[in-house]
Amino acid sequence: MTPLALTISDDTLSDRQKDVLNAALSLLVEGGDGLTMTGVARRASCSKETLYKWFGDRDGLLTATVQWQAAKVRMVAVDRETLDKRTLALALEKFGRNLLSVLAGDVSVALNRLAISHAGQEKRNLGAIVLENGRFAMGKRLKPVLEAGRDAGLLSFEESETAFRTYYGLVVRDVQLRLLLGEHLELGETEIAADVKRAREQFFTLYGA
Amino acid sequence: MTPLALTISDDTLSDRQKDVLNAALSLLVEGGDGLTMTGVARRASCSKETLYKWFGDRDGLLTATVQWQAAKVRMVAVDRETLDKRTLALALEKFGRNLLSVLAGDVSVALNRLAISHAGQEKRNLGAIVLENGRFAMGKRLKPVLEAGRDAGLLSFEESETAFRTYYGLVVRDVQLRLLLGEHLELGETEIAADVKRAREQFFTLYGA
DNA sequence: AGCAGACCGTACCGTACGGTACGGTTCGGC
DNA sequence: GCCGAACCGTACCGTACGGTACGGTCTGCT
Repeated sequence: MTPLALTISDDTLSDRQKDVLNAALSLLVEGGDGLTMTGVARRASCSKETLYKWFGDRDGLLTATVQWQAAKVRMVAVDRETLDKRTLALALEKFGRNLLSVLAGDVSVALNRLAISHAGQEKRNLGAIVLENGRFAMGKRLKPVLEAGRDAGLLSFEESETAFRTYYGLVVRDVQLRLLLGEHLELGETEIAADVKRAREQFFTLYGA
Repeated sequence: MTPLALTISDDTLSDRQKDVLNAALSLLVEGGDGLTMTGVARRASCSKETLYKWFGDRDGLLTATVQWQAAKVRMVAVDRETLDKRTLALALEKFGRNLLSVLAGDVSVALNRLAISHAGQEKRNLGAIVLENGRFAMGKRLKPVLEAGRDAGLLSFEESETAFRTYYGLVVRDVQLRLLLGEHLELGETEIAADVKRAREQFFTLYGA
């Protein structure tokens, strides 16, 4: 078994390997330290030798873990049929609530912390992976909805990228940074729903046709 | 010399100590690793023993460095005399440009990366310091301006906190996260000015009276 | 039964780094 | 000139952790 392919998808991995990556993920969430090769081996009840055979080195394991988690988050498509203002608003709010609840989750915070730490050590790959599967994936997911809204005469903007970034800013604001910096921010269902509703209304004020 | 007081202000430190902290800061900016006690001692041409006498331990040095940098960023007051729509717009844009250029600077990125890394290791203090002197200081700085704008009948909002967070979101959007994750984002004077102008216009659309 | 490969567990190595100890030098006070 | 405090430079210690080696076990194949 060579040290694993360049990209990791669900079926690139054996069940045992998924166990290992889930172990690494759980250790990561429990606190940035603790994620040592010995720790992962113990948690997954496997030998360090196997770890190195499968993942090459520590960075390989980390990369695989991040990709593995990214692969878990599958997008929910939004059908652009029968788009009126109300369904567009619902789609935007659903997207926003999902975005905020993911961002506020333990796993997202831990993963972003790890990737950010590595970005400060000329190991740019983890950050790129997180960006690609986080922020950029979100853009690819929402922009078709925005463009559908424009085609239906409900929204007005030049570039969907700019419109998306505005919506992103209105929804996320300073929340992610504060969470990453360790602030214990209470974000229940109701707060999230209220914040997203406000953001959506503001977005309509700015970009409504 | 006891291991330094709890809070660090400009005159708590001797010039030699400031040299040491600047050395630590430069090492930090040059790459998250490299910031070792030996490295700081060598860069500052001092002995490790002195480092430990002054700052207690590595965390003490890091904390002092972060506080020292925070103390450097002094706020520019905005006079709320003769406030009309144009001067308010100018004040908001000046604030926004400053915010974005600081956030995009090497020092801010490095400091936030450090604090975020530590937040993932139950060392919450660095994150708290960065939050206090970054995000929260910005709020304390801008909210009086917003309230002055409301008093002058130019703006309309319930809570200045919410209004501030909206402006923050409109200005920063995903920029800080992308920088922290290692994306090489070109942010020149002109892009910043244009982004902030757009954000300010959007803010007036949302909160203009 | 015998063999090969995958894997577990553990012991081990090398190194990097936090922290300490100590001799040597500079400098201010007397 | 003498003393002590502060400090530099370097050597040193302990430990944690990445990475390797190796013996033992299980499984599947012939």
